[in-house]
Order: sequence, then structure tokens, then C-alpha cells
Amino acid sequence: MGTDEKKVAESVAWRPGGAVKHAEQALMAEKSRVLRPFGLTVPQYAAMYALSLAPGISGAKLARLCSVTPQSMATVIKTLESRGLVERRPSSDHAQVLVTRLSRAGQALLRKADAEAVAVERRLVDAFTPDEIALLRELLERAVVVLTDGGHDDDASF
Amino acid sequence: MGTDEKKVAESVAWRPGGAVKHAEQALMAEKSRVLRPFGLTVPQYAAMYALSLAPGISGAKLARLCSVTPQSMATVIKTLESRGLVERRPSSDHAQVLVTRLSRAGQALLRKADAEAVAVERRLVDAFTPDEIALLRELLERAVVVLTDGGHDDDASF
DNA sequence: AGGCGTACATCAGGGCTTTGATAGTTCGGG
DNA sequence: CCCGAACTATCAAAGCCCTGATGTACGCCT
Repeated sequence: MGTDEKKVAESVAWRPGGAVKHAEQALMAEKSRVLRPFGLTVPQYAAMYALSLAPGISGAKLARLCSVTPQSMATVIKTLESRGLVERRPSSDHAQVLVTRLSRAGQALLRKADAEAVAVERRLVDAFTPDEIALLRELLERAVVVLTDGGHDDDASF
Repeated sequence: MGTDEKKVAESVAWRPGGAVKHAEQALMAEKSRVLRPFGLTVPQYAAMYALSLAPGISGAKLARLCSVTPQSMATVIKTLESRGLVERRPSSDHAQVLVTRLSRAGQALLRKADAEAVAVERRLVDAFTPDEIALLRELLERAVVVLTDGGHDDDASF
């Protein structure tokens, strides 16, 4: 019973941010679990999913879709490419950009992995009423606005 | 305008998990921002905060409090120790465990950093009514339960 | 006392993520 | 026509985080 672990845990957890973090962790853990058999990480799956909706997109745009930095996406793409799940080739009209698309193997793998990933989200949705889901989304979106827009007043004058 | 970016973004974002992830990202980004002047990352701050509530705790327990693996906590502690913000010494009664506590410099830094970190959470809380906060917490906690408990039915027979 | 289960610390390896900096490309306005 | 702004890709360095695997110390139970 060193140091009243119970009490400390409460002190740490009361913050609303803790709840958000906890939920995100649980979501990531569960998705990782169902994706593991396919040898995919969550970011890898996310990239492939986005790629299935927007074939031939540039790495930078893909990064924006997945809400990560271009550097992060670059590492994800690199490992996917090394496994032959995606293919990159220089664009014909834009000498700079690398056109990225799922390989046949990638499409096949994604189809199977997506079923599992969707099932996780579905299990989540099914545990709530549609109203509750909408409410949750609305509250979270408001939180995002508060956190991003609010605060930093570093001369937003112009 | 390659590939209907707008449309794709919607398809990616509709999943409830996306909202949670987005909120968590915004929270992390904002906390990172206010912590940067102190040279602290969010995990480092979290560890120091927990350490302030439970001085002399073991690394493993600290990891549990912060919801990370012992390995992750070990790396965090190592960098904190290299900056003289925490001190570790072998326990007297348990030859195995390393007792970790904040140094004086660590306490001083935490006091200042904590004010900023709390301000972020406070800004978040102030943007909602108490009822809304409670509701958000309740929904998120239910989501956690669904994600962790539900699902894996690998023979819970006994 | 000896053995087993629990807990702690740590090494090794693979990935993700961020900030900062470099460099080539494209396009439009001066 | 040239230059700068915007976009793209990439290198480098620092951290964080997880899985898996050791090795060791403790404590209880037989």
C-alpha cells in the first residue's frame, strides 16, 4: 500500500482530458488488436483506407487526410511500400510529386482488415443511441474548437 | 483539385473514432504548446505530476498511473533524470526497486508548468456547463467499457 | 527449505510522431 | 522575364510507445 495508490489515481484521472485520452487509448488498443493478425498498425490501416478512397494521391495530401505530418506519413508509406502493399511512381505532369496507390495485394489485404476495423467502430456505435452518438460528436467537436482556436493570442491582428 | 478532396475527407471523418482521435490530438497539441517553454513534453509532465502526488513510487507503479508500459516510463524517467529533474536510488527494503522522486529543480519546474497545463484543462471545462462535462465523461467512459470489455471472446468460459 | 508466482527493471527491436532544415518544382504577379 | 510564394519530398535528430524476452528479488505456500 505504498502511497495511497487509489487516491492518487483519482487525482490523476479527474481531469476531463484524462477521459478523452483514456477513450482514445482504448480505441487504439482495440484497433491494434484486430489489425495485428494482418500485420498492420493503425496508422498503416488509416493510410491504406484513405488511399483506397483517393487513389494516386500525393504523400502530402495523404498526410493531411490522415491528420499527420508529411514526415510521419512518409515513414508509414515507406514500410507499406517495402511490403509491396502500395506502389509509388513519379507523376507524369508534376515532376516533384510521387503518385501513390494500393497494389493488388494491398487492396486485398485492406478489404479484409477493413471489415475488422469497421466492426470495432460498429460495436462502439451500437452501444449508444443515435442521439448519444450525435451528442458525443458535438461535444468533442466543440472541445476541439476551444482548444485550437481559443488561447494563443500571438497577434492575430491581421 | 485531385480526387475530390472534400468528399474523401468526409468519408474519413464520419467514424466516431475520428472525433475522439481529433479531440485527443487537439488536446495533446495544446498541452505540448504550453509546455514547450519549459522544455517538457506531455508524457514528461504527466510523469512529474504523478510523481508529485506519489513521491518515491516505483517506476512500474508510475507507469500504471500514467497508463503506459513500464518501458515507456523508463525512457521518460531516463531523460528526466539526465536533466536532473528527478532522482532515483535503490530502495532500502526492496533491493530490486528504484525509488524515484522529484528533485528540487523538478519541483520548481513542475509548479510553473502545472499552472499552464491546468489552465488548458480549465479553458476546456469553462467552455461547457457542468452537466455537459459530466455527460461527456459518462459517454467516454461507456465507450471505454465497450471497447475493452466487449469483443474478445477468447474462451472466458471459466 | 525449496519452489512457484508476482513484481520490478532492462535490453532489443520496430514503428510512429514531431520540429527543424534542405532542396527541387510549379505558378502567378510584378 | 524573373522572383517569390506555395507545394512536395526528404534528411536528421529526439522522443514516445509497444511487443517480446531476460534476469533478479520477494513473498507465500507447501
